[in-house]
Amino acid sequence: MKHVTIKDIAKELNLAVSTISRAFNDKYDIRPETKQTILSKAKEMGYRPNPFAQKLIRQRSMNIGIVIPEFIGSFFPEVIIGAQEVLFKAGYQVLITQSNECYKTEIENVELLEQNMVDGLIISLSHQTKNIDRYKELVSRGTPVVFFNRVNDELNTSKVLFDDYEWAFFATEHLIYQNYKKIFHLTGPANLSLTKNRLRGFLDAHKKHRLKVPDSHLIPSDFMLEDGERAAMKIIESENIPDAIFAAGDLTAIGAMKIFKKHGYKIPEDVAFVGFSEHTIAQHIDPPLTSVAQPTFEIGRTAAKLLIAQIENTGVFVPQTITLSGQLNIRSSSMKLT
Amino acid sequence: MKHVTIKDIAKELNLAVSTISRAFNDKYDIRPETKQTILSKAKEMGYRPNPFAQKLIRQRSMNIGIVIPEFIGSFFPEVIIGAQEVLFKAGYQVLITQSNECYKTEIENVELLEQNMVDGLIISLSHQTKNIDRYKELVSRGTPVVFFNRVNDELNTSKVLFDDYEWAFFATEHLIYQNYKKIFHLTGPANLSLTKNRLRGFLDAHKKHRLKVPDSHLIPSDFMLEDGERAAMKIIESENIPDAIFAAGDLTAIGAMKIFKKHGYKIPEDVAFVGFSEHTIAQHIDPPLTSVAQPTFEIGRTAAKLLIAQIENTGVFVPQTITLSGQLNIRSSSMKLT
DNA sequence: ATTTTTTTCGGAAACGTTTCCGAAAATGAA
DNA sequence: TTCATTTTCGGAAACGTTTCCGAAAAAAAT
Repeated sequence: MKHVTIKDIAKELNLAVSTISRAFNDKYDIRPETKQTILSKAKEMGYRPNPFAQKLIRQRSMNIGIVIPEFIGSFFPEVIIGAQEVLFKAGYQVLITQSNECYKTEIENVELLEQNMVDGLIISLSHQTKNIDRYKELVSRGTPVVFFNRVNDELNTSKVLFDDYEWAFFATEHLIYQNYKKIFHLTGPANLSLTKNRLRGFLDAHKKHRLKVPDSHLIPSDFMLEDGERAAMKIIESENIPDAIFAAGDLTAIGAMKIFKKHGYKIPEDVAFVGFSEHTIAQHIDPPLTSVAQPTFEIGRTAAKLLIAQIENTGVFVPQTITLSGQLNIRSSSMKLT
Repeated sequence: MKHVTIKDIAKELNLAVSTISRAFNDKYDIRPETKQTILSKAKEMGYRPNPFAQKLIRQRSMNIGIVIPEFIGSFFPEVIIGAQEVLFKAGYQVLITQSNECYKTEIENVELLEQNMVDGLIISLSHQTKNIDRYKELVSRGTPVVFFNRVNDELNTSKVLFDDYEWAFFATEHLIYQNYKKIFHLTGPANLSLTKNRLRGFLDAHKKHRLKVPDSHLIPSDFMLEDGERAAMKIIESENIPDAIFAAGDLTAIGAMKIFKKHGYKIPEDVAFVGFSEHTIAQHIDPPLTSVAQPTFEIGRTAAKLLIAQIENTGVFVPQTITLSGQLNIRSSSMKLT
């Protein structure tokens, strides 16, 4: 399929290709009348610049890569929507990759994006990612990178975080104020900073209220629905039943709720639940799940802004960490009926 | 950031750039020893070809665009995963765009992808899309396109469909066999073929069983949860209460269920529900929703194969429509308790 | 009228890669 | 040994666009 080139326009108008180029690129050294003639003819001929020729000569791809761990729920898609909003406005194209919660795929995605000579990357780690050597190398090479949410503290880059600690603290307090006496925490994957922060918030809320947390109240889990199911089974089999559960993720909570219900427990009468990260389905399950909501779109927008700032920085770049806040959406799953 | 080019390798090895290029491209006219030397040196120097120079000279982008209506649920992400599997294997890059269920955004996405000189497009229409002139123009220009699921019959392209008719028929029969007497249908958006097919399946199942469907049993709706909520409110306010509801989408069903429950109706005792398109949350709500499951990953794979076939076709291309089948996942929401 | 300055254009080179074709060297056949 | 064939390499041109710089014409200043 033959595309119209600026050579075709030049020939049609008996002008040099450099004149055509000047018309398109708002140069000072072209007569307004000539420019208008060129723009009209180009439109008439259906001209569209060849992006590859432009990227080649400009030495800049204007591509941004996004690497997310999965995109089946709404969290990551919403972050992407926020990021794209900012990036499109700044003239970037966005190459989206997802890692199926798999480290190997994640590294392949990064490699693919580098092959596309992306100007920068926005990344959230899969829960499998423990080895960050590849990222260290990337950063030391000067590639602009912003991590969000699932980050690793050893990477000296800009980061967009959510105040996991604070909101885990508030969520736990909410349960304590509801007079729940035996609150369990289903944790996230141990390698992520956010798991530690959510756990710390949980523990510190107890400490503030002079409550003790026995080790048996901390159940290692993960973010998927099946992980919540498994944790719930473990609890039920232990016969050490809590009156409330704070889960590190909404899907974890939903999975656990399902199992408790299946075993005859009533929610929240027998076991109350609070989740984290406000999955779209939280309000639609029965009973609706209390959940900490993260500002997904804002996370995306912020990450994009930090990345652009890094790409366009001409001096010494200083990584920045921005921590966003959220809200606790209190619903039936955690309301003590007195 | 300075990238290594083949000129750098040529200089290092005292060879011509055409020799370096021949080494990388498996040409017959290079001595194996020379080739090995070049490949080793390239690796040692961290050489990576410039994709834009390649795309420019090859006159081929190896980019495929995907346009989906939204990506907050799991349906479209799963289709994408299936498509990417096939496309990556064939050496293509995939540019994903989503339209926020908005026609204007959809057209902007198509435009953006054309600017990127995509070799072809995989598209599912937003529910707002009524005017298909832009697509007709695209097709008449010879751009390879495959539509899936949400299609318009006037577009003479390859399509990947799901047998909406058949499965709407079976889903409705399932309700009839459960001895539901007053079955309502919450329809999808009128402009889509699939809405008509699902409706036809619904009607024909009644016809087979010599049951009449009064017009009042057909409630216009759409695919979003809020649409289901609205339809449910309308039904409740009409005081013409069905004993079963077949909804054109899972989210529609879930939204409607929520409202009926809120108004004191029991599911499925008072009103049973069947959804369509197997959203990930279907099995996790209470009660779990009976739903027609589509083979999402397979839809993506099939669409990708059809597109590649069209792109690589050297003769007269004949559009193909492939219709995939599914299954009915029967769960508690539709089981009559006798 | 002459000189200086400004405007506007064209041509050449660049970007990194691929391909084509000719040339030289090596190998095989007469 | 000479002639024919094969192998392997290098140089030039191409892809479509952008930028730089010089030249010519027009406008302004002297």
